[in-house]
Amino acid sequence: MKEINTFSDYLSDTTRVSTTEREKINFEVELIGKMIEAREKKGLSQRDLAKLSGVKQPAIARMENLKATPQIDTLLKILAPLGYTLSITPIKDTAASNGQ
Amino acid sequence: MKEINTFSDYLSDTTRVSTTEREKINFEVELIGKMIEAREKKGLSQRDLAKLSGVKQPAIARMENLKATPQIDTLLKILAPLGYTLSITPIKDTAASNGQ
DNA sequence: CAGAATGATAACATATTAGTTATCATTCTG
DNA sequence: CAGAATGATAACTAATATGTTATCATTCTG
Repeated sequence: MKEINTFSDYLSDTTRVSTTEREKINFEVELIGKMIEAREKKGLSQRDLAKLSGVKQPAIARMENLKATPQIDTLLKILAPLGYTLSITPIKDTAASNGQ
Repeated sequence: MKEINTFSDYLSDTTRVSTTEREKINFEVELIGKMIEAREKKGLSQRDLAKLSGVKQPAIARMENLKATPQIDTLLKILAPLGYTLSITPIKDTAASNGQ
């Protein structure tokens, strides 16, 4: 049985994870990636973003390190000063996902 | 001073609400609208969707009535069987929003 | 009408996020 | 080097979402 320590391990462990779960993970990875990228592109520190968004620095750090799954209002508060928001979109029906 | 009882009142009260806050509200209204519409279009009851998503019926009801702001994982669990997911998108820079 | 299905909600327990405060190691910067 | 800035994290509290179970009024449906 493989040990799961890193987030990379977690992603690799496809046996246990449902497509819904994997979709959630993909979304979070994509989201956090964009979030960090946008923050750094703007030259903002976590503390800067904390002031702009009203979300505290430790909470931002937790999110960036995938230690917490945010609530959507918290997410939107952080995304807004970075120039992003969320949208609801249809799931792309790829060959891989039409099974379950 | 206007009383604020309904969600409609809340939306009308533009004086007190920041653009970030309003964006959050708009998103939630749009989201919940799509969620309800998609559920009904599929002929699913809240209990059906509960079984499909793994989120309990009372939690779905709370969300549909805007009594709770969901966490993103809960949201994705519910959206998935409805054929939707979330995307991160740039904020449209409208004339109304470029002030603050 | 009788019973099933449905949405809403109450009440409480549990889980998780976010706030708060502080600190630490490391990296910038003068 | 000395100090500031930064990201990470610990420890705890407060706030909130979700689970759980049950019930109720209302609407379907036979």
